[in-house]
Amino acid sequence: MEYNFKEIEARWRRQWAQDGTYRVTEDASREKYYVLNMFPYPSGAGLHVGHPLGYIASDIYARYKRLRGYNVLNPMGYDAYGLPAEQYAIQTGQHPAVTTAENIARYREQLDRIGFSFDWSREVQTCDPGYYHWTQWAFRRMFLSYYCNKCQSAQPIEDLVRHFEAHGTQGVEAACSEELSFTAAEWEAMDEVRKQEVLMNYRIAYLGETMVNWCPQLGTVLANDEVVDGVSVRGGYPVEQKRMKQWCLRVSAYAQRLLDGLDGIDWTDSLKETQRNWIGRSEGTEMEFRVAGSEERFTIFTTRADTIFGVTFMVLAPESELVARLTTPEQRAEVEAYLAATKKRTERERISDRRVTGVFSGSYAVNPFTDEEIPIWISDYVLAGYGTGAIMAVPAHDSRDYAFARHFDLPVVPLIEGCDVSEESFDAKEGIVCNSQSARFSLNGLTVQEAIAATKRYVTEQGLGRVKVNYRLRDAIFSRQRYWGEPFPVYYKDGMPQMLPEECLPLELPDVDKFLPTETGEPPLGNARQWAWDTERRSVVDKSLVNNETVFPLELSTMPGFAGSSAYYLRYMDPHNGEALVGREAGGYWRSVDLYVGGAEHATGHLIYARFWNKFLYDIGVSCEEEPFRKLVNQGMIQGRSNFVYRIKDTNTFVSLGLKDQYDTTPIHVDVNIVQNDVLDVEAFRQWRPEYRDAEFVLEDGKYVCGWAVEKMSKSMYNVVNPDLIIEKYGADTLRLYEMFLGPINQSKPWDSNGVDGSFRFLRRFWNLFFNGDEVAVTDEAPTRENLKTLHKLIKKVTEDIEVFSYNTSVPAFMVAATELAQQKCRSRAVLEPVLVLLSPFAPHITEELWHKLGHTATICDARWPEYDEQYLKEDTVRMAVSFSGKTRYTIDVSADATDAEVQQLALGHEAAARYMEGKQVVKIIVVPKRIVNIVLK
RNA sequence: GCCCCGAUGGUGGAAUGGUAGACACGAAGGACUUAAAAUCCUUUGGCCAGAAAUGGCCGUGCGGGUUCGAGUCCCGCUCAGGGCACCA
Repeated sequence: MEYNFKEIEARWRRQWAQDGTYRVTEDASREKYYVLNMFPYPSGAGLHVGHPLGYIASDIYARYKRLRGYNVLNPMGYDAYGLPAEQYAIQTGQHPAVTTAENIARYREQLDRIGFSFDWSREVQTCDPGYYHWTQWAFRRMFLSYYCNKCQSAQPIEDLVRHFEAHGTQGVEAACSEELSFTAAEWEAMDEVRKQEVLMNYRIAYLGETMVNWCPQLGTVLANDEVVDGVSVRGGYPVEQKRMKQWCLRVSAYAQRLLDGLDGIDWTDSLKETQRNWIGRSEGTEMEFRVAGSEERFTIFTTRADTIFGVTFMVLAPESELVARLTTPEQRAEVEAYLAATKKRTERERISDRRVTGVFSGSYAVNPFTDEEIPIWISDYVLAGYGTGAIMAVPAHDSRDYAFARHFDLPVVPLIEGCDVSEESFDAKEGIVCNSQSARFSLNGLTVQEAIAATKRYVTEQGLGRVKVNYRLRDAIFSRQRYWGEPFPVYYKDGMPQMLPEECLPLELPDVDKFLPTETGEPPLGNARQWAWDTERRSVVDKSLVNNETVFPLELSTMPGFAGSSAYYLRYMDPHNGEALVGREAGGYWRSVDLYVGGAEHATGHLIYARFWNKFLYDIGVSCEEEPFRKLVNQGMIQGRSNFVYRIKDTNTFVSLGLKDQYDTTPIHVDVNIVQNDVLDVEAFRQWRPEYRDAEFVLEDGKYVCGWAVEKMSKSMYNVVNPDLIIEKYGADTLRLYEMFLGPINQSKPWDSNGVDGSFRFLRRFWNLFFNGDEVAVTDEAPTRENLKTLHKLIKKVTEDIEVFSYNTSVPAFMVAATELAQQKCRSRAVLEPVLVLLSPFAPHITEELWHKLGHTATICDARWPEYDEQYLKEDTVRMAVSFSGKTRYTIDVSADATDAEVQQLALGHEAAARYMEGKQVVKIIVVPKRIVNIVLK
């Protein structure tokens, strides 16, 4: 019988949808398993073959777990807010909601064709008010919370207010933007606006004036992870530093917990490492320096407190407020000129052009260990946002300080015995300290590590400073001056932001006709004339107000892309709940994601924000687990495999790959869809573009052979492969199998359509195992031992592979087994049925069809995963090496069930042979584990 | 500069410390066919010997080491990929 994949796949697609086969509900009697894919942003281009890779891998795992008896949650949805839809709207005037809906419909169609076991009844879209209700809700709660460093958790802001009322800042240990100090009486004396300003310093979601990445072309600010090499990730537009008032999330408060949490989760080392780098914990010392001849003092941060005796100058960041305080009148003009010059340089210029620049402030600091006076400089190599914005410079042991010292001819004092600093600094934290002695304190003779510890102790004891941990992780900037995103649930009263009451949520995104930011720099939401501020909502707010006529302005920015993707995994657990983000029961059952599959490019974006967001929700009792994603698998990128034709210069003649070196040619990208096995379809090429209509070809062996290269899959390189075409030609099961077969799931690898036939041929061979002509030829006859051996080998291999996601080696195992069973002419139901179940996660349509042909009425997804039996897996013999005098001399085959004693007996029998070969006497025979006979001669 | 990961045929890639190269692609040869496509079969790491069956030697980026035995473990290089980067 013919393997008619089109008919089979269409039938089962319909049937599964009709029966709701993949719907799941909470079921306390069964163990849960939560499989999640990073949900896609539905772009206009549709899916290419790279997108489903991770989905197929997770679908296989989900189906496997289900066959193992787990209650599996495997949802899907769309990350629907974002810049591309909006950029498209600006260009074409099409409303982003319209294009997004169109794109989603197309994605859904493509996804449906691949045969995923998604429970679509739980679909979420981040742009749906029913969904972003809870994004706004979480933001609101962050605004109403502060982070308590003592209990390491988010707490209600009212608790902090009560503390201020009773004790002022005395005893407050809260994460904040800047350290404040006031008494209870001072707090009471503040007016309402001032109090709000103070609280803003502590809120987890706060309005802060900070240096931001401003992208003029996109008309919005961007988060650090959205900027690479000084340009925007989306679009590649230049980004500059600008001081702006923006909504921020106090992610930095969670830095230590984000770091600690990594130890308990099953992610790849490289991804954890990336997050550790991004969090950038560094343990060091804060030291206070006096300014000579003045009352001024300032604090620096260093990880090399041991180098205090080598400090030859101090440096302040240009943006530091210390600059104004420490600049002497004589130096004022020069310093101001320098500040003006640095301000003009963009981030990008600073990165690409690392000139040493700086200016002397005129002041001197006093070294607290030696009382020596050292000049204070200002330079842009010191960052305002890290540490205290001021450093002590030790040119002998820091390459940046070294470069600065050499440029401005400042002294270099080496502190490590035997180090040479004539050409470069000695940065390594190793060696024996020297030159480090004053009347009060000495580090000479210690190792660097000992010296760091000793200095820390001394600094703390003498009150010169304190041990301090710094993090590189910055607070996330949370406003975007764009239209297509979640509105903030915020209105302004007396210039201070207020949260809308909970019952006013969701605050819906209004319709506007212009998506561009307005000329005055106002966000596009300014274009919405009577935005959502309906009477019903206003009346809730107004109750507490004297004047009911007041119309409060609403926040006009929208939230960034990561807002909607930060808690979607929780919403899937209970997507239709109108009362809560996730209900107690559903949340308590599904708890957290057991397996998360997605790209590693989200390491410093989504995966940090989602962990932060979840930890906050955990603190306020919404999420049941502190870490949202227990295990994470990164699927590698699928790269494109581009094809080239070679045009002879200044002609319309194209020469085949093998002959191109005889001519002067230019390689030109050619659409991979008109090339098969690197052979060009010349007619299709002539049709492809008008300028090639009259193309001539120089062939080899009657064929035009194209060159190839692995590149990013992109439209401009004509190497995009659409899964629809593969499905059309071979079916979804072949696509699934081939994508898994392509290589290890976590590795980047090029897509190569050439091999798809191989997977298709396997499925057809597999199909034929079940038929004799048009008759189903499966019998109840007892399987032979050989059949069972093939079966159990397969069960073991596939089970183990699935557990570690080595699907690429499972596929060959199926191919080998199918070949063996065909050779054995196996027709036994007892063998073929388990094989069907094993294959069903990989190729759900064909196996479902055969399962029903074998007389089952229930779906194959409800079958049971077979267990293997060791007795069929034993090899008959084991090869043993007989070695003596340090060399393996020969091997013997021993029955596999021989005991170690029997093996030893056998080994004794080799004594004579050994003696003969060596002409010496055997003194010892050792049987080592692994069944190696080791005869030692003397 | 720092951190992480990797290097195996013409290609993608297999190998709990135990017969390296599974499986697939590609290639070559053959069968079927008027022909083509499709399908099926055989060969396919290199070198050497042999008429053949077959046998021998060399082979997992480079150099050492551990081990009876190393693609796998350890040390040192080389190269490629990814992350972070004036973070004091």
